[in-house]
Amino acid sequence: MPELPEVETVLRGLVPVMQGHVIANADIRRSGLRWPFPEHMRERLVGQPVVGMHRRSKYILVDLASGETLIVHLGMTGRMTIHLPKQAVKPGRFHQSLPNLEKHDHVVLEMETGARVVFNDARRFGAMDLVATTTASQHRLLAQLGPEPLGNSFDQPYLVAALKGRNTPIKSALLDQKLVAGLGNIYVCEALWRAHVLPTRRAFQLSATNAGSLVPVIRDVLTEAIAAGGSSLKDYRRTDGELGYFQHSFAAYGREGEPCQTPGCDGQISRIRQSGRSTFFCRTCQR
DNA sequence: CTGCACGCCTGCCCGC
DNA sequence: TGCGGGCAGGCGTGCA
Repeated sequence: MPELPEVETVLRGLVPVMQGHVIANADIRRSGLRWPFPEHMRERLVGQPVVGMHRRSKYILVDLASGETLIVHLGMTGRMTIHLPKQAVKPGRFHQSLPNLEKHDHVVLEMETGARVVFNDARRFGAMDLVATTTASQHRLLAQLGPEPLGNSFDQPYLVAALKGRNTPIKSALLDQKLVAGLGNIYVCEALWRAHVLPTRRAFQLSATNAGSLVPVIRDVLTEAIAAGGSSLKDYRRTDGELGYFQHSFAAYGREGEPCQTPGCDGQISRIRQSGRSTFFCRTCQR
């Protein structure tokens, strides 16, 4: 899926068109995605002012004036695209200015400004749910999430303690959303490469120094990716339909057989499979 | 409890 | 040109 930087980029695109505005209409074009949509989703959305928008891990949270929060997950291929009307639109006349829907456009939110937000998800691994705002953090998808990697509680003492006693490879540990929330396959590969840590190393074997070095490296790679508008591979798009461009900055992910870019390293990027997923790394400088 | 394979879906790319 | 296999940014379930 879009990982944390891509979700953050999508959120930042959605805020100007949704926050402080009323959802005037909702076109729910199928009964669900990975799971069925909540009961009466359309009725619970239409007419609601959006009073706040946030990101938690890879989830987008849309707080409504009703006291409910719309939880959105993009899965692997989910996109949220904004279509702005060519000219000011009178309430109730949205459809006249709307572009045609495309394949896999599953949910369309129409704001009273005339702006449309289209949720497209080819593989339908995405999800939407509605819960009371006060209990949103207890939602089954959110309750077990670990700290935000860009938050203050993700620091060296936390990571050292979290890795202690874990026999799983460090790569798998960092993909565990209970340990730290928001990393996916790409950014874990990049962070381990930057920290010169071997992805197959057992988590408990990392020295405190190594574990500590991972914290700023993870923060840096995520921050740089957000600044670049995320990474676009096959499916991900920003809300304006444009590509992110951090994929051009990958040093390891997708670079099998290419020379390692670590200064002074004469190795090349290898690819292995861990827990069914590709890992890209340098056998020479990652230890 | 931990670690891991599997399944959910569609689309794309590659080799034959 | 067509077809089958493998692959893909996630994550919950169920098993050992």
